Amino acid sequence: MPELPEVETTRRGIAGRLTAHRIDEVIIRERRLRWPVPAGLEGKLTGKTITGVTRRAKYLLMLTTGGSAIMHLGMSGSLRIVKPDVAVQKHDHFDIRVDSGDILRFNDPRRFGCLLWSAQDPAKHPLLARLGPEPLTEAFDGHYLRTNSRGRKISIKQHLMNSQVVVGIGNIYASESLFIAGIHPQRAAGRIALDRMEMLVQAVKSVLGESIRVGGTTLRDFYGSDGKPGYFRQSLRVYGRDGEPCKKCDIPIRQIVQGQRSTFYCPNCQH
DNA sequence: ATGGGCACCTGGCTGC
DNA sequence: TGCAGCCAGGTGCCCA
Repeated sequence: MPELPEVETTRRGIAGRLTAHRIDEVIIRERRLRWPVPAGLEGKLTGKTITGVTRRAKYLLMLTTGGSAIMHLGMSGSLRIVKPDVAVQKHDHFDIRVDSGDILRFNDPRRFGCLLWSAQDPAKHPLLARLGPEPLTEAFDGHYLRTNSRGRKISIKQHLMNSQVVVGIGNIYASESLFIAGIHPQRAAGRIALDRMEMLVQAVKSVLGESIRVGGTTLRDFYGSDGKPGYFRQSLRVYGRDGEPCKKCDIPIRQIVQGQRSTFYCPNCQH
């Protein structure tokens, strides 16, 4: 489920329940996540006090008085706060219980998520050290994007999804942003003028920002809260709309594959 | 350096 | 109904 807005929404949902609380117990039921949960992680976390929950790209960082846990939701992961009487379900891979009795519980059917440990500054961890700027900061602007796509022949869509260029733009919002900016997803990244790059940057910021504002557009079930992930398809302009009319020009939206991922775009509005 | 492809998994849906 | 086949919101890593 998680694109950046969903990860940020998760962070906001759990941070207040965890910060300033001591970790009383850590239970790992399944260590075989994307990378094995490090042996001894339980002992490193237990007894520490959580000083904050932050985010870098789609990684969630649980900072403690001695080291940090690095978590990622992968494609199908979710984190929620539960009380001890809530029954453990299939794919509930770990629990982190704090002194209020609240439990942070991770569920992830596909196990592409992770739980890692960083004794030092997590920003220096190999997974985080070489990440590009956050999309919602000033560091991500038209000049930046223009400069670092110079000479690049890779498609702008794949460039945008490269975490060394900019983090947090997943498959849905890559298509959505390019549609808003009127840029064809297969255009070479190095062949986009500065003013159009600026439009693209603004599109990324507005689509991500708006999505965070409403609590992660793509997450919530459309009909109600039965806990099942569904899409807020209504709010998506092109993603998942293959064959349906473009909202600007009525020409059918087209679906192609780039880097083994689906891309949706309007052949009339995007150049 | 760059770009392409694979890998890691389960589950839901489609079509025969 | 059963089942094979395909697809899915991520991303690190290996290879040419």
